[in-house]
This record gives sequence, C-alpha cells and structure tokens, in this order.
Amino acid sequence: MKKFSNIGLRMTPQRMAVLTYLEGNKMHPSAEDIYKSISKEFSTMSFATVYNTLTAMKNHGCLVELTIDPDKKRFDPKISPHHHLMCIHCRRILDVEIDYHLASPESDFEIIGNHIEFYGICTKCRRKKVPKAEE
Amino acid sequence: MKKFSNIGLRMTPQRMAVLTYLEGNKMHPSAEDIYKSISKEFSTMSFATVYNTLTAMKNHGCLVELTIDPDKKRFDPKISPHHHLMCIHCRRILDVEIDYHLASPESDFEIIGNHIEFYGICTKCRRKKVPKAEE
DNA sequence: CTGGCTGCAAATCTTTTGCATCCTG
DNA sequence: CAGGATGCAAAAGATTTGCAGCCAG
Repeated sequence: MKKFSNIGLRMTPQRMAVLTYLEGNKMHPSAEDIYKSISKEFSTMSFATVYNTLTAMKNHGCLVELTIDPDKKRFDPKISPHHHLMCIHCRRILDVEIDYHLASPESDFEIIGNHIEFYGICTKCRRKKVPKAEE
Repeated sequence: MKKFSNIGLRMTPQRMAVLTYLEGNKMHPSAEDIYKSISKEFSTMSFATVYNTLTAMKNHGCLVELTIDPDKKRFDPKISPHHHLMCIHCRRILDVEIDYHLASPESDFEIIGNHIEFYGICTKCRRKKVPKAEE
C-alpha cells in the first residue's frame, strides 16, 4: 500500500493504524468496523480521524469505496479492478476476480469504470435459514 | 404496475400518488425526490408514508432499490433485470438494457442476482467541466 | 367496524463539520 | 514553527419508529 509521505500527506500514528488495519484486509469493513477495531488498542482514536483518513486515501486512489451494502459504505484497500459478491443474510462480501470485459453501453457517456455486484446466500447462511423469505 | 389490492394491501390516495409518480418513471428518484414532487399537489403527504409505501412495494417485488448512488438510495419501478449507468457529475442515472449473461463466480454462494454499475460523465457535464479532477 | 395506514415528531444511524489544540516535517 | 491532523461534540442527512387518530375494505 502506498505510504502517505509519498503522496504529500503527513503520517501520524492514527493514520498508520488505519493503514495497518486495512493492509491486505479482505473483510470490506465499514467505517465503524475500522473505528471499533482500532480503538480497542488505540484509545485515542476518533471517528473523525477514521473518516478523514479514509477520505484522504480515497482521494489518492489507494482505497475504494463500495456501495454494494445498502446500509453503509464499505471500504476496500484492494484497488485493482475487480467485482464483489455479497451474502444478503450475513452481509459478508467476497472479491470476484473474474474479468468480464463488458462492452460499453452505447450512450453519450464517457465511461470511466464499472462494478458488478452479485447477491446471494452463502453456504453457512443457507444451512441456518430458509433461503430468502424475510430479510 | 401491480395494484396494491392485488397483493393484499390497501390502496390509499397517498399510495396512489406514489404509484402514479413512479409508473414508467425513468429518473431513478430518491425518497426525497418522490416526497417533494408529490407534496407539491398533495400537501398532506408525509415522509413516513413515502417510505412506508416504498417498503411495501419493495417487499412485494414491484420496486427495486438501487445502491449505485453513494449518497442515498434510488428507486426504480422497472423490475425487469437490467443495469445502470450514472454520471458522476450530475448524478443522473440511465438504464442499461444489454444482457451480459455473466458467468457465476465460483464460490459456495447461491447466486440470486447481479447488477452492473457503470460510472461515467455525460456529454452535458463534459462540456461544462474539466472531465474528472475534483469531486 | 377494525386493522392497516397516515402524519407528526422524535429517534437512529451514518457521515460531515467547526474549532481549539497538537505535532509532523 | 507553520500548516496539516486530531479529537470532541455538534450538525447534517437519510431513514426508521412510536403512537394517536383515521379510513379503506
């Protein structure tokens, strides 16, 4: 992962903690997940700083914000193009590495990127519950 | 669009107004868009009722909730499978009707559905601004 | 009539912001 | 030592909920 100093930003203990937490993290955590986990051993950590750091990383392209979860934003430190699969029961999100090379829709848009969201139910949840139904 | 009476729900003037507003609507409006538009000529309309109606429709499969806009949920009365394209400047959303028949990612998930989000800049916005940059 | 629906307002949840103080470079 | 970063708390948005009264079926 890029270091902050390389992109003209200051490195602080708080930012280091966020960077370390996210490095190689495949959980697609929410801001709250990140805050909770870090503040366990870093009591002087505020929500504002988490968001501040996430925004800085996002603006410098070393973090991607996911909209696949309708409830809140999820963050992905993996910046190479890929897609996602989410379990609608346990809300777990997995990476999907398949390259679908999609044809651009014909329109007057200049297409910048795309993202595929798969929705499903993981084996663990299927064993526990009736597939689908409530929510 | 399905009528509420067909699915065991009551039809009220408020619900009728929402139904009428959404019928054939291709704007992918937010809850606030819907509320604002309807309350113009239907002063006795509350936010709670808009959400109540949207939730009822969603639960009965006659409305789809979109997560493509990171800021808020958008609603789409078109329930046949399709994808979307959003201008990152003006936030306009267009339907994408191409059938990409995506291969399911190999995983222990039971895949229920998928949705492709395209991001880009529409011609109108490209004329006005430097493409990308801030935001 | 009666239970589902409405409107209002308060509550929740996520994310953002203002500002005094701190500390990296 | 200057300006960016932090922490706190309050604010802003979006969405949900509690509840008394209303009205569609």
